[in-house]
Amino acid sequence: MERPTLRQLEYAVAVADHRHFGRAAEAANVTQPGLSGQIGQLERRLGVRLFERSGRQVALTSAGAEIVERARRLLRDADELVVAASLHRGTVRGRLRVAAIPTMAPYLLPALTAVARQSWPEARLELQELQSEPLVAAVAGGAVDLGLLAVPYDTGPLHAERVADEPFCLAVPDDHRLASAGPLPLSVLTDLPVLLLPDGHCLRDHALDACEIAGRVEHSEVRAASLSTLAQMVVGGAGVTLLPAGAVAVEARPGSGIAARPFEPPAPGRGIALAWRPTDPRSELFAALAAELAPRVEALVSRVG
Amino acid sequence: MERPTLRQLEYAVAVADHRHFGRAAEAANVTQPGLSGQIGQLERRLGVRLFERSGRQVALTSAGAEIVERARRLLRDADELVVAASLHRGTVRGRLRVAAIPTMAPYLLPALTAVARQSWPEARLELQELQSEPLVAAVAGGAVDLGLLAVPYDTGPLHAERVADEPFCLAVPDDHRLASAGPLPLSVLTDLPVLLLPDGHCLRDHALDACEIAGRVEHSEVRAASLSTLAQMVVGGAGVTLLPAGAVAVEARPGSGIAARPFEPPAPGRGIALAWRPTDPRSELFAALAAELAPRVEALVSRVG
DNA sequence: TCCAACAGATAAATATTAGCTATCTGATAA
DNA sequence: TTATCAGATAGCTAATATTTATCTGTTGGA
Repeated sequence: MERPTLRQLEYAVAVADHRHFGRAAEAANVTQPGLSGQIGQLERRLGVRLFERSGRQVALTSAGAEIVERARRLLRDADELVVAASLHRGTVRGRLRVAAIPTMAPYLLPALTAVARQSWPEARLELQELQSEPLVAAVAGGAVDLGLLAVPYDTGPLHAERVADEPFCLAVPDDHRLASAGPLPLSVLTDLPVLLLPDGHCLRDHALDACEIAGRVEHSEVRAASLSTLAQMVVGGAGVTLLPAGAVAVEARPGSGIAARPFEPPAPGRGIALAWRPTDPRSELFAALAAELAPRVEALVSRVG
Repeated sequence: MERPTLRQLEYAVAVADHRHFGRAAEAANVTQPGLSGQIGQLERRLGVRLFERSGRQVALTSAGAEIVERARRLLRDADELVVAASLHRGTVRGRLRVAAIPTMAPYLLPALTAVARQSWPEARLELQELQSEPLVAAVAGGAVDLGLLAVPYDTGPLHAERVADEPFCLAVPDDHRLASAGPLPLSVLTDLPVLLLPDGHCLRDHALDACEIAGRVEHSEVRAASLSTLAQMVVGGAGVTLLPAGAVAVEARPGSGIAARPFEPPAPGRGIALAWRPTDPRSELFAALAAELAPRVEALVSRVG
């Protein structure tokens, strides 16, 4: 036996309410024949006459009374289901402004956008690169919704959700004596010319931390605007540098002229975090995004060595 | 916001059960793309992802868990509705409003309720007494489903099924000269004081017909509200009256002080009929009830003399 | 690392079903 | 009677579900 459709039950309830097919149809936004047809089919499916049509009057049969009552409950429950779903719904729709620091954007944003697009197909992502300080300011100020940045970093009032740990690798030219060495002790930095990004990049600070731990205070600063440029300088023999693991797959890809070697534990590194305003009503959804993002980023940054 | 269809919910439940679109589709008797499409549309309508498809595994999201649970209930209730309807098929269930005219109610309703209870154990009978005119109006207007009344009577648009013929008897005091006479000619009425029910009772009209045939035009009207009261007045010597055969067993029972004598053929009388709206979908069931009722009523009204 | 298989998504075509317009029938009231 | 109202029916169109064929992405094993 076929089940009736919710549409048919809806029409039956409308007829019961109006005791009039025409007005019921109007209320249900269909034409009278359309409604009559569905009612007829419903009665045929159930094998019971629900309404007694006697010329000018429409009356419920006793079967109709029971069925309509059940139909009301069914429709009410169906509507409740829709509401329940809407409460689960990450209603991230329309513009979603995302910023990432330059040393992450090219390598990690694709993963973020992939996850966001899947979770929130109705969202329209707008991406940009910002260094940590302006990024935090932009998110805090409401110019950007989501920030992807490196921690530790003072995010002020923002909530920062750590997504993954990203170790640094030593990037050396292909033909360097360390190019095929095993995991390196941090102390190798002591007598290597370490190239750094200019001021403003947090990666510079994190790298400096590592160098200082290694007992080194001198370094070469380059006006390289990006990791990519920095990598080119390493290829050119200007020195070595520290590459975050996420960048390795791209910058030290086969044929790039770069070899990336991991450090021995405890390896230097940074945390990858997603940051947003804690007052943003979509906080829970963003947290869910971070959770969904974690394994994919983890996969990206652990595929090293 | 559109409501999901029961079909879609059914598919969602199948996927939740099988954790596998292909097998769920097979179980639901559709192809996998058909099911996938409906699930996709459901998720789009609800704005929530119900299942997490990750390569080889299908998992419920937390929204999915709640929605599927609600869907199960909805489907169960829908099936219950279908069963409820099927129980109404071929039987009468729920409220069944029955009315009988006052001169039949006490004597014939017991037989009717007995038959109805046996044929339709799920029916909840509601009984009332109405004189012919309001009874016909009530049935026609849908306030009452079945009417028990005397014919000939204009039942308007109603269908009236004759159940039995009920002769009238002459009710006299125990000690009356006719108390033990054989079948009487109608002409005995000519010089007897005939007591009648007040206006509105059809029995009054039928009795008057008989009297007129007997050539009598005078009569005494009493403000007796019922046959029972009328019988008491006969006992008290106020006159005689015509009792329908069905009432005899009760009103002229041994020790009542009343003797009921049959008339010679052609005896005066009335027809007993069951009436209902021809548009009532239970018409055939009502007709079956009438057929079943006939022999039992026949037995009641022929046990005279 | 490549391949085979598996699983779900997508595309295009088809079948089904709902809905619309126009019209009919049957009942009621003037 | 006739006019009017109410629901049913017929024929057509539009929307939607379903199917077959194919694609894409994942995963486990040689």
